[in-house]
Amino acid sequence: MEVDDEIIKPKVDGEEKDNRKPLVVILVGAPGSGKSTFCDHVMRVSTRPWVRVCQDTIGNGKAGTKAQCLAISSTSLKDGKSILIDRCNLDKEQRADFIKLKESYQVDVHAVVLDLPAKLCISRCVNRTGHEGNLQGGKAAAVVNRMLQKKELPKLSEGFTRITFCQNENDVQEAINTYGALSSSDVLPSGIFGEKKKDTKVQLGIMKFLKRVDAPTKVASDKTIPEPSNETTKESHHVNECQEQSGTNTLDTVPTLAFPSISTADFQFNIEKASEIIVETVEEFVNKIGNGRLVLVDLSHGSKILSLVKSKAAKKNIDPTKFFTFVGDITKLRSGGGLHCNVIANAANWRLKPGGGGVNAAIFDAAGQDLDTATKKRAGSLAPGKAIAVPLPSTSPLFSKEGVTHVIHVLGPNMNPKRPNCLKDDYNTGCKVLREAYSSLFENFASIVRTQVKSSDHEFSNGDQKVRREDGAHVNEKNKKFKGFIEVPESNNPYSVDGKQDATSSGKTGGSVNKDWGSWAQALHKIAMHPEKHQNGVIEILDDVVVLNDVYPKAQKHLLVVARAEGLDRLADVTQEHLPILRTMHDVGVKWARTFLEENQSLVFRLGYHSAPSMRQLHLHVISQDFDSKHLKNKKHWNSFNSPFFRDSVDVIQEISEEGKPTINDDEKFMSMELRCNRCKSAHPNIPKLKSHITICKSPFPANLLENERLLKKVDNAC
DNA sequence: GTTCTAGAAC
DNA sequence: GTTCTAGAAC
Repeated sequence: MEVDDEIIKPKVDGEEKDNRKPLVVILVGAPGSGKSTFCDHVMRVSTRPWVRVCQDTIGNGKAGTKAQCLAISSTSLKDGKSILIDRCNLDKEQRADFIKLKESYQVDVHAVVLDLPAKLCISRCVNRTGHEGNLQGGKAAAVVNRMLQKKELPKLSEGFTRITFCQNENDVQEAINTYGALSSSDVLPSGIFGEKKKDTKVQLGIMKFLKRVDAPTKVASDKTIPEPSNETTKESHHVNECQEQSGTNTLDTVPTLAFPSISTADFQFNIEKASEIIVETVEEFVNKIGNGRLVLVDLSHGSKILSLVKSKAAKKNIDPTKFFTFVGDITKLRSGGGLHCNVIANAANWRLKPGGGGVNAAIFDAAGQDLDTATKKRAGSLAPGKAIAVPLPSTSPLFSKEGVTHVIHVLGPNMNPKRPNCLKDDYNTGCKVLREAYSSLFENFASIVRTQVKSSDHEFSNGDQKVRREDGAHVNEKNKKFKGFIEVPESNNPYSVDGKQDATSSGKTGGSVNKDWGSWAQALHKIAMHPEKHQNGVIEILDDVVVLNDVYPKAQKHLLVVARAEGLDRLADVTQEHLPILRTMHDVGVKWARTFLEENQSLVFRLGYHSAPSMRQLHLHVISQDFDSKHLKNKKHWNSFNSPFFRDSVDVIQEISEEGKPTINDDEKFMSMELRCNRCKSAHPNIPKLKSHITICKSPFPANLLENERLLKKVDNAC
């Protein structure tokens, strides 16, 4: 909450009573968010007469109906008492009837949103005993999750005069202080309070899960575009907003086009005219790009084009969450500015050639040879006013480092006599061509959004942004990181084939790059090389693979199918030449899964690889989806099998055959993702709670797992 | 990969 | 007080 939360003391001119107007405060929050506590605290300290209207207790101490709540509310307001509506009120419809009290009794209606992390709410519900709502124990998580999925944050347009958002316990305490200090005649300022904090310590996954609408959206829905209050922070409002939306990570599903101002640099197009055209074209397209966003990017903080565009966009009331300006290097938006833009526009030259300086040189430079090659495949030249979208190959650093999937080349009109096709001062043609260029650019982007939407719900079910093709960059990072690992002398490993590993791992000289395994990580490698010497756990020895029971199974059935090829340490080492061995591993895994299914038809199996295994030697996990095991002890155990870190064998094989290498999701963030049930996707505060939930959860598996034979179940009519 | 354990969280 | 997590050591 901000400093402007001050209570306005109305003037008291002898007739103080006239100013006494009751107030309706609608609390909004999941079970466990602290609504009842909020009421208790406010009522304990307040001098204003309050009535708490609690649906959980309204029926003689037992749960009642919404109608009863409304009846008590009316009587209390008639008596001149203010009311606290203590029920979840999570969606607009639930709140509507209480907001109507505004007209009937001429009162102000406020909302206090207890928007605390799901994890915290669940944890409180699970722990409390004897709560009035009787929502305790194991069911709590499921209920809270279900309710939060329906959550719709309140807006002023619903009829509220004031909305206070609380995202953490400090916010809640401040809101308690504010309302607790409210005497009968005090009035609070209207508007929205409690902007989302930049450093709110909420897990990213939870943020995503809460589907939080950003504070500026709320404001924008009722007011005009918020203007930055001081000159030095001109861009910061937008910068922060973007960082939060993208979370400086790849878990960002909002398709975003970053584009430079076309023609205003080297082509010397008039900036005033250009800004007009940008804003008009944006206005035309902003509603045609689905949930996509458009971002005008410029390198310099003092950019005139950005400030002109910004003020014109504000005047036109263009939604600031759909279109905004950003200061930064267009080739480093994610890594340097925390803004993930899956598509960037290039102010290209007519030959679509790299070099030449400016944005064009920077983009071609950052994207590497791949962009040049991909561009040439599409077109040899570009006419002024036209744009062409080029999908960026996964091998491009711009793809792996910045998450850019497409570059759209645009050619604007040229007003510079030193450059080709100069229009001299013909701004009639110039404006037409520039408008055409932006239209073509946005049209191309809209088309990318449409196709990406169609194919995107195949991923991890909570809607995480596809985290594809980070392999190159990450593997390199990893190698750097692990360089400090203690090298294990071959003499310590009685089963190794001396001297061969270094040469075979990647064919490079210089040793240490490949020696990134600790001594404890060699067990599988030893077994793969000499399975006959390790009979413990080994259940099948074939020419290409060894099958063994995992020593620390994380489920009722948990096998490892280990490749026997020397130098094939992990998924990152896999190339097209390994397709046969991967298929063998898969087939052997499936065979064993079917064997177990014969014994126990209730099992469900999943086959896959860890993106970054702890044990050396490529191994396929064949694991039953009950995760019923005393060895499953921590978050990493869970997330290594239940996040994008786990790569399904079928997908790995498909990716290698189609693209030559598999996607590797080895980012640490997958290990710290919140704990979610692998069936119903409900969130749980800790491992014990998750484990007790999964023993009872009977929900079907998420749709993405049911596709493409990612799960193996008992087939009734097997021929 | 696991075990151990300090200390955070409850 | 107990439970749980997370980092270091192996």
